[in-house]
Amino acid sequence: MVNLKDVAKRAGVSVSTASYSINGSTLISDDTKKKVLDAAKEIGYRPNGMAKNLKKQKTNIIGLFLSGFSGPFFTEMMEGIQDVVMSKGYELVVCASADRHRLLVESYVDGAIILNYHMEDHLLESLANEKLPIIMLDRELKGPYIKNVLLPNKKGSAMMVNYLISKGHKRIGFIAGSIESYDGESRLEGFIKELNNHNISFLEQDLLRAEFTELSGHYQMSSYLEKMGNDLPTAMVCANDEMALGAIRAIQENGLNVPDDIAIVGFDDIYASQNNNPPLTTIKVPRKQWGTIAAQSLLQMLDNQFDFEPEQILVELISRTSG
Amino acid sequence: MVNLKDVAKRAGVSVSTASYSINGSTLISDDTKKKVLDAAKEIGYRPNGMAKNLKKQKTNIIGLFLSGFSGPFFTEMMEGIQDVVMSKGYELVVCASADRHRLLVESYVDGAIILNYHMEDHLLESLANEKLPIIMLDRELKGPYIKNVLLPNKKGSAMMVNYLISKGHKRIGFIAGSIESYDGESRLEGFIKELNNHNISFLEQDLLRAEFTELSGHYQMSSYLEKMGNDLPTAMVCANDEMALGAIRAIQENGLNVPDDIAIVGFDDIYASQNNNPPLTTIKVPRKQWGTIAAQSLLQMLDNQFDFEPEQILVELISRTSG
DNA sequence: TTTAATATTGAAAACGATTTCAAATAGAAT
DNA sequence: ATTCTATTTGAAATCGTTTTCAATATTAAA
Repeated sequence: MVNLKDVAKRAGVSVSTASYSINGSTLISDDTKKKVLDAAKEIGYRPNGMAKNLKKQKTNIIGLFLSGFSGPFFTEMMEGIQDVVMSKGYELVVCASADRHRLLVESYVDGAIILNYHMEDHLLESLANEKLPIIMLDRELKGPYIKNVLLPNKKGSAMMVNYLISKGHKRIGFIAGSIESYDGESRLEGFIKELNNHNISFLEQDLLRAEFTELSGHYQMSSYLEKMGNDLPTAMVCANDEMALGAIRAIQENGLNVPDDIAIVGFDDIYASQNNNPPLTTIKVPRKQWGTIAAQSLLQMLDNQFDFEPEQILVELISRTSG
Repeated sequence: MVNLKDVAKRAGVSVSTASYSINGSTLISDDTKKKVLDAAKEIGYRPNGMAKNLKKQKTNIIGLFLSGFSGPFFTEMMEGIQDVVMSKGYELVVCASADRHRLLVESYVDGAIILNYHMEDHLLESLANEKLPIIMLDRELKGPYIKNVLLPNKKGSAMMVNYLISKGHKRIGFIAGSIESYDGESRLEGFIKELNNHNISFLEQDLLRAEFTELSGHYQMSSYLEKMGNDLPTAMVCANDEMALGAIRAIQENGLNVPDDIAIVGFDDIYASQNNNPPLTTIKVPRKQWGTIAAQSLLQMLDNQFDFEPEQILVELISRTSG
């Protein structure tokens, strides 16, 4: 491997001069600088990031740590993060893991954005205690180096409940996702709470548990229909769009009509929702903005500003024909 | 920052003993090992990856370098890669960039999978020359440390052409994507070639250029319909499903029927295609398998095996109602 | 010329790990 | 007690940079 020493030797200067030249320091005369740069190009020099980071105690890398890559939901968010991170001279790496991740734990990153329910609170807290700035996207966590950028799930659910009640619905079911999901559970929580605000109590029997996928939504709704016979709610709120789409399919397969027999509404506004038949009424989440705000907040911390609250994310009810 | 020296001091041993203990060497007695591990836990030691990698000249990281995070297409492929990479004790980082990427160039990764038309051939070739194993997903590149894991685009197009001709179509148009895309262009190439094999010559006027998105497909098809009036092909092949979906929407908005007036077929078989109205006839690409084969091939090279050909990827024609 | 000021350069010490090689210790055999 | 072997440990070199500090070369002023 060709290193700085080789470049220096070739250019006939010392290692330090070579380093300065390559990093564009003003200390070095243009002549020597050129000599060094030429030498570097000639022998194909490429700096070693590990050595550089070790010395500088800084990587200029931001990590986005996910629990997995699946789902159409996250790519827009990743784009939002990438835009901001890149514009500030950092690099983004996206990693998935089933628990701790080497890149997070072993000082590969200057800051981290977490959307990974596998990762334990105390790991993240102790990292933050060692001054690693962290943005939490999937739960609330406190700490001097931690900021939360969370979706207004409860507010979204409340909006949806109000909307459905204003349309005359009195018995409303809910298709929840897996219980580990912060977003999913707070959507459920907000839903029940707003129902109660209207003096409607939620029937446990009308709570279905799926796993955020179209398939699981379809499956759970099918068994529910079979189990309940004609004893059905007039509307169901789903914790995300995918499950809503699956539920709609199940209902239609049973010869029932959406929204006439059962209204189905979702959460997220993924791309497929508008083209569905019928188009899905849902809560639109500004995914790219979510990423943008997360990245901005992180970079602000990396700039040694800690006394701020991340910008609020606003959701919007999109009324289509499914509910 | 607490480092190995601190651990050693705390445990009352030398740095080397501490290192051995933590890495589970058999050289160290169980007693001392335990002493060191306890000390490490007590003071919250976390190894420094940069130092480790610098010394070992190895990172155990595989990089996946994309041109961007957008599109529903890649997440499955990423899952395939992740599965294999993780099972072999490596980590995966996913990066997007508009040209070279620091993590690729500055020795952060032991191997790279490239799906990024921004990256220049000669950069990749010179990296490979320095013994960095590379898998190319988006073009053909030769070199001792380079393997190509490419989709059988031409074959897929040919299958589609044959299918359409067998259904009686004689004038078939094509909606291409941006000209930089290897997959897109080879799909077009295979399409034209197979037409010629049937002694049908392709009319330049029936070649539309969009940008792989639903929106661009919709737009290009709309202007095309307006421009051509009644002088239309009876079928159109699209270089991917998104554009096909957009095209269908445009056609329907013009009061025409798919497939009766114009048959539309796609390529990829994305999730939305089966639920479209009408469901889209397309070429199904095994995306996850694509990732799996890529990762396996890369790890094989990292295991110092170079004399092999990556497994072939097979595509399949899915006949639905759109064409 | 000599001196002072400034512009360039180089030697060497970090950064935090791994690993080689030699030394120390313990235990067993004589 | 002495020697030998096997086990366990430690000192120091190394990986490729950056950066401090001191030294040298250059220029301008006296």
